[in-house]
This record gives sequence, structure tokens and C-alpha cells, in this order.
Amino acid sequence: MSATVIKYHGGMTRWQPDARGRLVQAATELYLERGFGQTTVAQIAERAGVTERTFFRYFADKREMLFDGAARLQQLMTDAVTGAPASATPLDAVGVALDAVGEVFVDLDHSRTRQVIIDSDDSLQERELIKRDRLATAIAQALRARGVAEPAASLAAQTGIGVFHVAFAAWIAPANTRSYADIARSLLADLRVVAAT
Amino acid sequence: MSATVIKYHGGMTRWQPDARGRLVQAATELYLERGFGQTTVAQIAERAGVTERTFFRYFADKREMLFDGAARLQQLMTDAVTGAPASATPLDAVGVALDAVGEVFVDLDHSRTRQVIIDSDDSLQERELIKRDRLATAIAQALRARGVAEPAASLAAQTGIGVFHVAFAAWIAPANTRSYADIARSLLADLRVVAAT
DNA sequence: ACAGTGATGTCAGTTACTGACATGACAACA
DNA sequence: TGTTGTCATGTCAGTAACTGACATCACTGT
Repeated sequence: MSATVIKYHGGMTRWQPDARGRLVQAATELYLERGFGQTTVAQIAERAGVTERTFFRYFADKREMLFDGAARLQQLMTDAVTGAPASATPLDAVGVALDAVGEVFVDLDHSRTRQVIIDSDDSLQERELIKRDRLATAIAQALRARGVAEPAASLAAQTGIGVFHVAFAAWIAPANTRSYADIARSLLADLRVVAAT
Repeated sequence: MSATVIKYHGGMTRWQPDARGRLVQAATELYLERGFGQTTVAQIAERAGVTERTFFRYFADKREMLFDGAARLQQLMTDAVTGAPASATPLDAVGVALDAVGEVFVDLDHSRTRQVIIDSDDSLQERELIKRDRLATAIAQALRARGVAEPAASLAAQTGIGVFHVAFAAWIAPANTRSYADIARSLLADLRVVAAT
């Protein structure tokens, strides 16, 4: 019901540190134990030793917690597009962006766990999709800044994000043993073939 | 507060007909007047002359009401993919599907109004995106049924939906005078060019 | 007449989320 | 050493989306 009561003695701080980290930890556990939909914010907060109100100070809503890394991903990709060689075609530049995020996708277990949770709930999929969409918009913007005209910029960005998604899914697939970067590169090649026919 | 009280006389029915239609009408008006986020379901229900509970019997949630046509769209597109000539490449088949939905996009004003509402609210954009995603999944499925292997099926479907989205956006753009079918066809051609480089 | 059906109403409850204000350990500074 | 401010958190009251259970009553068929 109420947050953990902490007794202070000399040198003790009023609250345990890293409330945010504890919330993420508690939420992940509960989502796996009982499912996202069956987990209330009150339960998460209780397990983390804070109040519900504190949860909403760290996360805009119950779903947002699972999309912490989105901003960094977007930064990496747009930087890559911007930094691609001037000679690169739009799709080449997108390919560079696809490569650039390889460093983020290293912890396969973590990515799988997270995806299991997301795939189990429609509202989480909605949130994931809007993140992807904003990403595509940002990439289109970066392409335009390189001088790519519309609709080529939007098409290349949309297409690139599509490839990104398929690549990520293939990477976390149960049987897979290839690296993300490997898969992404080969899928982009596949796409060129598909589009050429 | 409570629904319109109806006095019954000879031959009078207990409730006005077409509660669903009245709800759609009332909601659209209110969304335009005060914005989606500032409109409560209670207000919609009151204007439509029913109770809140009735609203939720017709629509799974407040957002779903704006996506009535999604099922029909999906049916049209998957049927088109399935019915495309056996000789058609995956992207050709998707092109047929893009054409097939032309009949749905005729009332430009209606589409614009609807899009204005959706664009004004993040949660509505989320819902729109998941509809698009389910559409892409269904098309990939239809392609697989034609014998298209993965990842070509997913790539063609994703790509096709990307083109669909860009085409739709171009069609409802303020300055546009071209037809949806026209735009969609030319964008698909653009895509082939972009992907070929 | 009578029983069954279907669309609606009523009501009570849960849960996500928000705004306003209180608290108290700590740090900075006088 | 005392004062003052800041910051993370707690407390509390409220709104609004949604759900389940049950009641109502015109209509329909027998």
C-alpha cells in the first residue's frame, strides 16, 4: 500500500538510490511474471519501494518505460545518415544508418526478453510502431538535409526502417546465430533485388 | 447527464435508430470543436442521446471509432494480392493491391477531416500505425500464399505499405489535384528507381 | 397470453494518469 | 552555527477510460 518506510540513522539517506532503476527492474519482473496487462503501476511502485506518483515522475506512462533507448537509436541513425559520404545514394546512406546501430544490438537476451513483453500486448506494439515512425520521419529529414528531394527521401526512409524492422526480428528469432549487422546488410541487398523486379 | 428520455406513444419505438451513426456523428463534431483529447466519452454519448456504456458496446475504445474502415481496406488489399496474375512479381502484386483500394479513397474532404483529427493526437497516430502494420502483415501472408518466400514477402509488403502511406499523404495534401490511383502508381515507379540505386 | 431476445440503461468498481501542496535530508552560504 | 533553498519524494484528491453484472422493456414468434 505505502512505500517502504526507511529509518534514518547517522549517514543514512532518506531514500534508496536509483529509484528509476528499481522501477525498471520491478516492472520487468512483474511483466514477465503476470503479464503487462495484469500488472498495475501500484504493484510496480510497491515492489520498487516508491509510490505510484514517483513512477509517473520518471515515465510519462506505463508503456514508455520499455522504450528508453529510442532517443539514442534515433540519434545514432540520423548522425549516420548525415555523416554518410556525399557520393552515397539515399539508400546507401540509409544502409550506413542500419550499420551504425549495430553497437546497440549486442545483448541478445535482453532484446528477446523485451520483445516477448512487447509482443504480448497490443498497446505496447502501438508504442513501438510510433517510435519506428518517428524514426523514419527523422531519417527522411536527415536525407533532405543531404539534398535528397521528396518523395525519394520519404521512400528511402520508410523502406530503410522496414528493412531495419525485418532485420531486427530475424536477429532475435530463436534459431538465429548471425549478427545483427550481418543480417541487416544482407536484407538490404535482398530488398534491392525485390524492388528491381 | 442521462440519456435523452423518450416518451412512447402508439407505434413509437423505445430508442431512436442508428445509435452507432449518431455516435460517430457526435464524436466527429466534438473532436473538431474541442479536440480529441478534450472530448470525453460522456460528452459524445450525451450528444448522441445514449449512455457511455452504449458507446463502449459499439466501439472497443475511444480511438477505434475512427478506424471503422480498416477491415474493409485490408480485405480489398489482400483479395487483390491473391487475385493478381500468377506471373506478377511480389511488388507487382502489391501494386495491384495499391490500385484496388482506389475506390475507397474518393471522398477527399472526409479523408482530410479524419486525418486532421488523427494528426492532432499521438494516441490516434499510434492506432493508425498498428492498423497499417496489421495490414502489412496480412499482405505478407497473402504473398506467401502465392508462393513468395521470406524475406521477400515481408519486404515487399512493408515496402508496399510504405508507398501506400506516402501516396495517401500526397493525395490529401492541400495543394494536390491528382487522384489517389494516379499518385500511387507513380510513387511505386519512383520506389523502383530509388531502390535501384 | 407468454416466453425469449436484443438493445439499451444503471450502477459499482478498477486503473491510468494529473495537479497541488507538504516534507525533510542535504548543500550552499552567511 | 544558523538560515535558506533545492530536490526527490510523499500525500491526497480528482478525472476519465473502461469493465462486469444485472435490470428493463419493446418487439417477435408461438
